[in-house]
Amino acid sequence: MKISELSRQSGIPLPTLKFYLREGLLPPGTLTQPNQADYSESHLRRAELIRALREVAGLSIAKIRAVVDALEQGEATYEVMGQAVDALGGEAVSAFTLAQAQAATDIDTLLTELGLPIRDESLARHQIIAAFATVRTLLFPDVAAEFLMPYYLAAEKLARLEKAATPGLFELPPEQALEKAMLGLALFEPILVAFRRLAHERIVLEVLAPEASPPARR
Amino acid sequence: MKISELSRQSGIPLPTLKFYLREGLLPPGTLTQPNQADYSESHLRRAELIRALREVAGLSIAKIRAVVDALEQGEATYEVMGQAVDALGGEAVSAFTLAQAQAATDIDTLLTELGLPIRDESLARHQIIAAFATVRTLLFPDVAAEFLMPYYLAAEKLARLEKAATPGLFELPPEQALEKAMLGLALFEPILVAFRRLAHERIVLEVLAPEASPPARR
DNA sequence: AGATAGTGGACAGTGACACTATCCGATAGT
DNA sequence: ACTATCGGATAGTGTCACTGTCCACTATCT
Repeated sequence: MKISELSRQSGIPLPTLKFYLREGLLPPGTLTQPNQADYSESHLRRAELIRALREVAGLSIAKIRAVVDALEQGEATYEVMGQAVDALGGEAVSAFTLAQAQAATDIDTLLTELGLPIRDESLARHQIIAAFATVRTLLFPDVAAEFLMPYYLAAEKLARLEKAATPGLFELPPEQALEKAMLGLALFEPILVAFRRLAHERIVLEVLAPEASPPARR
Repeated sequence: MKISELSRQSGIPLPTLKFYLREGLLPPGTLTQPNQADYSESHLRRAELIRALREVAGLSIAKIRAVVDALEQGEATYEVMGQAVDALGGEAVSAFTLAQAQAATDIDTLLTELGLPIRDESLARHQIIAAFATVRTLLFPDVAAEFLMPYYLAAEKLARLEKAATPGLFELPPEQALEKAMLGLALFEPILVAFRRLAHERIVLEVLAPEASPPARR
């Protein structure tokens, strides 16, 4: 398949495909002539993966590159997941404030109880620390560390529901299994986030009008 | 308090404060002289709110403006929440693909069962539709609509835990209550997202080494 | 065989975004 | 009096994710 065909099937503009090739998100096609290349089904799948990560999950090009690089090198599953989880994550915090140091202690205690490794470079950990510290300083100084464990467990429940919704994922050939695992990680996130917002809307509704049906919105 | 003092207390660079003033995120101070203005505690709180929404929650200036505008006009709580939930959300989808139309039906059924209004402009709804449709087309064509309700309920569980962690929020003066509700909505999100990623890491660990302790990561 | 559309590759240009920098004439503090 | 700081306005910066244009060459149709 030529690049125009790839563009047609994926719905991605041709100049954008060229851009993805330049950026190394999409592996180059196999050259049949000095200026003719051939693209396969796996290029199409990759292109769709890139598009989904970009448009639906909202990842930056740099993060997508980190994800596909992790996929590419065919490392052990757990390694790739770690890379990828980091790729999806936020920014690293350079210097810890006092509140952040306190939050870090609380988070690391939790991670230890869960049997998860504490990696200094884990972006997920940094993100939690930054956000939890801000919760304490700006929102509610008395939020106890005991809040974290049940909250984590509720999040794990969600992850297990996602896993149950995509059975047989680990029976696929490794390359595709990883691709799909990444997709799942990235695609369910916006659903979860939006559901949580709807839930808050619903809870506010309850507080305001405990037994009324929800009012129509302007 | 003058602007330099506001800058010092909030830790926000002075030119950035000026930028926020220009953009209307921060209300202007009260002029004591044609070129001297006075800023209050509420300006400080607002500045910190802006910073938290920007840095921790990762909102764009435009979305933050939507949030503070909703706060500003002192509307009814539910209205403001709706505005704000939308402000936090993703992008609207213009034309529905076939898969998206199918997803929309499934989502709207769910919303109806929950007693939530179906608003065409709800960004949360759009986001769910786009992501769920992509899950079906790219990840797993057979994901049933029955997945959605338990998944939503798990998300609502999280929202209730958050509410429990910040007791007495609705007893505050309305202005501050709304400010804090927004903060909570925005600040717990990165925590939840990061927890979910950790949970997936943990689940993969289980699958790969059912009874081993987690390996140290490079 | 010739016309025309498409190709890979290089490189410049674009528009949105979130700040920064600089300048101004007017005050504030010492 | 004099220096620092003020508010307000305007211009400039760096990043990001494309998008456009150009080129010499190839594929395909007639």
